[in-house]
Amino acid sequence: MAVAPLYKTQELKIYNSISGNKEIFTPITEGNIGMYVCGPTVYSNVHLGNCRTFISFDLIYRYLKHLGYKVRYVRNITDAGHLENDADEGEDKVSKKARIEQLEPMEIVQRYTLDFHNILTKFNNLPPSIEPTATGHIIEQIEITKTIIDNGFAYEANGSVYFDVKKFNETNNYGKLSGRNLEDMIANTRELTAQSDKKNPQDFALWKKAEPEHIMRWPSPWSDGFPGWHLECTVMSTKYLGEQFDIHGGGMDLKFPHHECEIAQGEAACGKTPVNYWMHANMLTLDGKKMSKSTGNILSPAEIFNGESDKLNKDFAPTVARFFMLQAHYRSILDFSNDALEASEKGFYRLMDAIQSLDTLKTGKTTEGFDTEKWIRECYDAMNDDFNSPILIAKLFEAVKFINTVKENKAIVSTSDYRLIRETMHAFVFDVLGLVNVNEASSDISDKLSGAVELLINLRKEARANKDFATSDKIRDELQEIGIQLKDGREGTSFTLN
RNA sequence: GGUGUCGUGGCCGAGUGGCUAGGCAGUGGUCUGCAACACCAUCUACAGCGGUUCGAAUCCGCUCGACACCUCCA
Repeated sequence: MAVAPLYKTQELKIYNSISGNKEIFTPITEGNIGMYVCGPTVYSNVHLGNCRTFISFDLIYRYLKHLGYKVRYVRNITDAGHLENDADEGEDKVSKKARIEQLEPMEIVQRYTLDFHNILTKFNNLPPSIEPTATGHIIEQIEITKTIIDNGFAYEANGSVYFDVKKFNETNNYGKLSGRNLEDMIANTRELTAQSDKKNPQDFALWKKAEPEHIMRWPSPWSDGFPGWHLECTVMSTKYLGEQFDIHGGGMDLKFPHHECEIAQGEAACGKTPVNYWMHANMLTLDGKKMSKSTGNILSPAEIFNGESDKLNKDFAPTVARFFMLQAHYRSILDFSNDALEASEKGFYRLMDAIQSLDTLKTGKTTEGFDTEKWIRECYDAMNDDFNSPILIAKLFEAVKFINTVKENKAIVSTSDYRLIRETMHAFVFDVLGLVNVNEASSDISDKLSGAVELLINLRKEARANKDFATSDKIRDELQEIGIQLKDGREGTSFTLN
């Protein structure tokens, strides 16, 4: 926060999915931001693709906070209402899993919510300000359904309530986010499956009557049933952020129909459009295809961390996987592969080594070979341009190069520039990108390990002084084997953990 | 079929009408007892074909290819 205002040379621009342009960001209330991101449906373990979306929005959340905004970040847990498909015979996902595993639905919800939190914590995601659940907001969902009916945009049929898309489209624009037009959609839809209660196939459920075997059910004026999937996000976002709020995010695949329906519901209920800036994070692919639960084209975070997958040659630290993802822009498709991850890992350690070098860097009277102010400005310019983390990282590597050059006594940095560089590097690497220095496990064990390695370094130094290179190489090579890399420099030998 | 996105060097991945992206890998050097690390130098590009322009990888058109959404998925 100390650095930001000085170098906030240009305004923050955000790509708004609804306009298709980068727009200068202006919050509704100066200094404050309300941000809602669609969370997971907790019926199975999170996969890496899920994680990418949440890491993308974690970056955004972190940067907005870094700029000094007070951000209220709401991300829901979908624990009811998410159907297998939109047809009338669709089964609730949580409910289905509960039936298959013979557990209470809430046991399923609890298990996978814990897994979700656990994995995101490993990726060093900050928790949202509020994490509401669909089942915790049934009453609000019933209330908003009543309002939408009263406003004439929904109808009851056989105990279920549907949103009347055609009616809505007479006064509003259904399709403005996804760039569709209702007439085309109607023209391109196949015949309704036999006994549907909907007036039009595009209509979506606000409330569904529960079949007798359906275990997740709540009373309502229309039937014992459960809320429609799209409704929970409308309810929870507007409840905690207001009828209009700044940013709504989610995965690209939620754009239609989910977010389109949210706009319709918000406008139908409140008479105004709910969101100013729509942001969509792109997909993570595996072998060029979208990672997806339904097709089984999946790599789990656990597999990354333990390396137990035929897609991987080795295991990777969560922060390395995070760094890999941040090297691509959040709106670009990113293809996952072992080779790409290995390349990122090496770069990541180079970055971390330079940050460690920074702690012991010697400073001089002037700075030569580096324009500190320009560099800082460019870092902010990168992030202000729709959160361009790949460019930011490229800039950080420019500083890495300079730091290493100074370390080799081939360049000079002034004390004041040194402080600025160090502060900026730490701010961006740890606060904004949310990376973790795995070299720097600050525990007792680490202190003891340092002591032991220092001892070996001294023994090796003696051996080298005596030209006993067999011993010195043995020490170096065997430490290397267990992941401790010795580095001979001008000022003596140091080590890093790999 | 409809809608949209994309195709960048060995790999990953930014950018964009004229100026080095960056990382990884390769090659040549400096450093080193030898290495590793680091630094310096250096090599492979913008799918194809047309058009606009003084100039396009960047704009326009066509072709080919890939992907996404239109059914649940972040």
